[in-house]
Amino acid sequence: MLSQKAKYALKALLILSERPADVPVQVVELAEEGNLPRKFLELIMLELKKHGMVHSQRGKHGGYMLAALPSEITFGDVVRAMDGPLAPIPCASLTAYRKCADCTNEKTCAVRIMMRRVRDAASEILDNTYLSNMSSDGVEALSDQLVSA
Amino acid sequence: MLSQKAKYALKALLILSERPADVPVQVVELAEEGNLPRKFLELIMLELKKHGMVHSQRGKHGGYMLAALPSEITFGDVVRAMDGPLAPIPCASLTAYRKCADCTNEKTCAVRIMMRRVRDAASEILDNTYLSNMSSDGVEALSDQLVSA
DNA sequence: CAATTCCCGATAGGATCAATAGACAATAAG
DNA sequence: CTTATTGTCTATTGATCCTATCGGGAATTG
Repeated sequence: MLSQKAKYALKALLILSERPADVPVQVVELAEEGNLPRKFLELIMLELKKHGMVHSQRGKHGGYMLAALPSEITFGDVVRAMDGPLAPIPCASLTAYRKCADCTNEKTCAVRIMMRRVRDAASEILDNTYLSNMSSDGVEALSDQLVSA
Repeated sequence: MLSQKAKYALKALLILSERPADVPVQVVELAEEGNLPRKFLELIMLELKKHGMVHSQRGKHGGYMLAALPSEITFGDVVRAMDGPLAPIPCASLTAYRKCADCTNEKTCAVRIMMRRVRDAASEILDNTYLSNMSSDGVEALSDQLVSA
């Protein structure tokens, strides 16, 4: 499941992607344009900042700016930052592997093998799509995307 | 995330897949062989029965049996029965679509488009792999599987 | 009838999630 | 320098779900 947090984060970052890179956008503005709960979004932006994905400026005319180009930030980056590993089960995760308590022979565990495949498929999609691929300009070129994917 | 429930269900069903189809297997036996919590597994087997995936027999020498051939039950069936839709977000689900409260224009929502792709990829994997593909016999033929997948 | 085994309801602790409130800190503008 | 603005941070809340267990009831076999 994708959390609300991750969904809101993605929406906010996509909004930022369509703005000039050097003009800070306030949380209130992000919340209104994205139809997102303001206070909750504050937390989220803060967390994105801690992950180095956005910069912030305080005081009047302050706000948030992307810390990298929209063509450098993937959906996978954002989802992992907010929700943790893509793998449906820890024993199938690359970035946060953890053994199942109940597992006896991991090498042949069908569940793990299958969930690893699911993880790989999700990664293939999310780690190869950048914010720039999906901003309103980008979405127009979507039919091309779908063919190549 | 795959719940413990779904994981246990899959493990139990895989055990049943390797037994003669007409001999009931008791919950205790499934729990021991699979290293699963017995009481919890009782609930799970019951739920699997309600979903028509297993039959049960009461009384002495009772237990559970698969309601279909291992070559007829997919991982997707089991995961959906236990955890609900595969889609990471309801608005991207085929089987249990629900609109996001905050969404304004669904057609162009990047989050939805991406999550739909993830859903499709997971479905492609889980709905095309059967219990029989992953029972201990099946796992030997795995390298073939991987090539074709 | 007695033993066995599934069936079922209740429940409990814990974790996580979604969201808000309210005070504090930095910055810009006048 | 003062004031308004806006990000920063901590705490807290309610809700929901997850995992798991307990204990007894109902069916079936021998």
